[in-house]
Amino acid sequence: MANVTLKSLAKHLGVSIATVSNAFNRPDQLSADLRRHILKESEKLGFAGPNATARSLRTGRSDMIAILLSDTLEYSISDPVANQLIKGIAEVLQQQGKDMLLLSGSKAVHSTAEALPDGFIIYGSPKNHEQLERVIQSGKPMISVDCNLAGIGSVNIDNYRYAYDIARYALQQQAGKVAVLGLRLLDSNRVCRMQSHELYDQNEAISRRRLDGYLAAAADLNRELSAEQIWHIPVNNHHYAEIAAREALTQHPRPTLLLCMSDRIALGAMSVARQLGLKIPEDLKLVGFDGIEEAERAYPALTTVAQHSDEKGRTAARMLLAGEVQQDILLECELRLRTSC
Amino acid sequence: MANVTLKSLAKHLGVSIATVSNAFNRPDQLSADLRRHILKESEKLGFAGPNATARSLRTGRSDMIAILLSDTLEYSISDPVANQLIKGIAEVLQQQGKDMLLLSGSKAVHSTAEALPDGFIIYGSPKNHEQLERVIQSGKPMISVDCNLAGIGSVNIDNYRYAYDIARYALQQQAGKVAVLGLRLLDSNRVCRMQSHELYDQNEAISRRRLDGYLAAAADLNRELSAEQIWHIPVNNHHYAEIAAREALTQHPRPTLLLCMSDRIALGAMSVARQLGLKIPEDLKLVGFDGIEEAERAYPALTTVAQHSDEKGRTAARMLLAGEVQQDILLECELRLRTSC
DNA sequence: ACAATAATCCTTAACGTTTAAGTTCAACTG
DNA sequence: CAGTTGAACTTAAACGTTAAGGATTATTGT
Repeated sequence: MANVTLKSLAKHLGVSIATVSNAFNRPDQLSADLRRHILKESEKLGFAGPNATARSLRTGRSDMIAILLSDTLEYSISDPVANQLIKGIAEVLQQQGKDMLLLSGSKAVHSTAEALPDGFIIYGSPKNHEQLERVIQSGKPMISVDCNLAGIGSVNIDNYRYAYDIARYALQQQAGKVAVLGLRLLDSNRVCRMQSHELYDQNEAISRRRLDGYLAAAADLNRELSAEQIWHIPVNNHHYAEIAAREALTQHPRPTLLLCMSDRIALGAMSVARQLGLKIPEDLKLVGFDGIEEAERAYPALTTVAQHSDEKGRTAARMLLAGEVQQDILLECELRLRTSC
Repeated sequence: MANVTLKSLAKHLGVSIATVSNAFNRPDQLSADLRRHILKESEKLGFAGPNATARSLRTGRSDMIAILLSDTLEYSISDPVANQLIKGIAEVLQQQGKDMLLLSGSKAVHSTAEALPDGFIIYGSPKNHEQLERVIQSGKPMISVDCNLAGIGSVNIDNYRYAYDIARYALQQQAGKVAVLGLRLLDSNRVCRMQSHELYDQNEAISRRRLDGYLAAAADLNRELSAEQIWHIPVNNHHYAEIAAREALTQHPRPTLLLCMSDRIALGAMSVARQLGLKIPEDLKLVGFDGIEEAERAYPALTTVAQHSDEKGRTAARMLLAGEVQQDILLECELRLRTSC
């Protein structure tokens, strides 16, 4: 059975193409009787409605919103923070009858997926700069989340402030040696420690802000926090977190406080601590960042900063759909004081 | 700056539209010199390549594959099993230069997202039957995962067999009362117990197969497993799991073995057990199903069936792209015997 | 020198819609 | 009854591509 189109339908029904089109899109343009007839007949022929691609070409709309993810799709989808964000976005889009398209960095150049969406939400700091450039060039409405791009509205949290707050709290709870398990502070894709001169590099990445918060808190409380006690972890997963934690926790003297830049890292560190026979919080205290679900259920429960990623997603999606694409929004976070510190 | 198209470019360069098109798609159709010139000039004008929608209309391809999810997007993305599946699919698609589209059940009728994809992977048992019907009607290639649809190739695991195996193992480890924490066994959206007559309803849902495996193992070992010890949990998350676990574990006498139909349920139950002061595995043994990452890291580590969801995804994606859409594949699973039982 | 071949670029007809601008004709107005 | 209105359809021009086949030159073999 050949593909049925508006044209074939029109011929079959003895009316014009426009009328069939109107039967689907503008009920006021034809008599109710004819419309009923057309719809019934097209259903009978298994016509699922006007071809969406052609419509999109003609109208310039697709009712799709894309999320441009800075990491690979596999990673983003399993990272709890990105996951929550996507979830928040999905809620709003679904409610508004929009479809969602997930785009990850490494994409073909002239892809449909990149061209089609009516708008973009940019998450993190996309590494594929050409793609980002292309998307920005498109002139379509967009909102960035967890990054700052000139001229593009954004949704963010104050990473410096909350890192400062939780570090200060933690440092007041626990004397002794402090180590930082940091996320993507350097370019290396292996776990390593920072060099002291790197402490003075300033850049705008989220991790760097958090680190600055830690450093400021330590300075304010006259606690030592040197570069060699700051670990760089290349990927936010348990594997790398455990490598770094093992290095940090097998030093002499052993750190008694671990400032972790993500909850996943903190949970990985907890697992290592357990293997080393350390009691939390007696022998070792630690704090995380993000406020993922697992942190609450962990044993002992993890003290952390709850950043409401789903709310970030909802906010971004709402702004995009409402066309408020110039604002810069800063969402509130909350300290979650639990047993780990 | 007006939208730049092949046409405007052609006029600007003094060549035909076809030649510009060929510069992008068929290098052999024009001299290398001219091609270089065209590409350079189009870059200068900020032309991101031929409009993907138009191309898609013309060629009938979009290089996109859609995953039709049976649950809402928010849920699917945070459920570890669905998440792993998506991850596996994403890997293969990315490698093959395809884009991925996530479709969840409740969608507008004539959406671009539904019409555009070159193929579909259907996950679970979609509730939106009209949509499923529409997709099947489209005649595009498709593969189903974790469900069986007449005439459509599929990727599955043998739920009955592995449920039997793990239940048998568990029952041999532990004497005493047994309870089942089951997932979506009934239609109710509240936690409840099964009625004995419902034990004889046969249907093809995954959960039902697993339950049948449990029942068969119990019968083979002459252990009692009555309907009133089988809980129905409506959603695979900790919240509902904890409600059911609390009910089950506050009975007199208390069950000493919990057969859980998912790892999430098992982990929720572990959390309740801890709150009740029960020691695992001394006072209570439990097993899960799925083999999610958390299960391995849990304390104590969870005995479970590892179904390799990512491999399921990869397999389905590969079959789809290779056009092998008639086969029914059954993937192997593995028992992971750990400390929880 | 002449046809045959190859290289390079162009013409043209789709692909399946939407929508502004007609056309037709019956019904209403004063 | 001429004139106006409005409902119900139709016409035709886009939207931005791709791909088959044609046209124009330059290159080659004999």
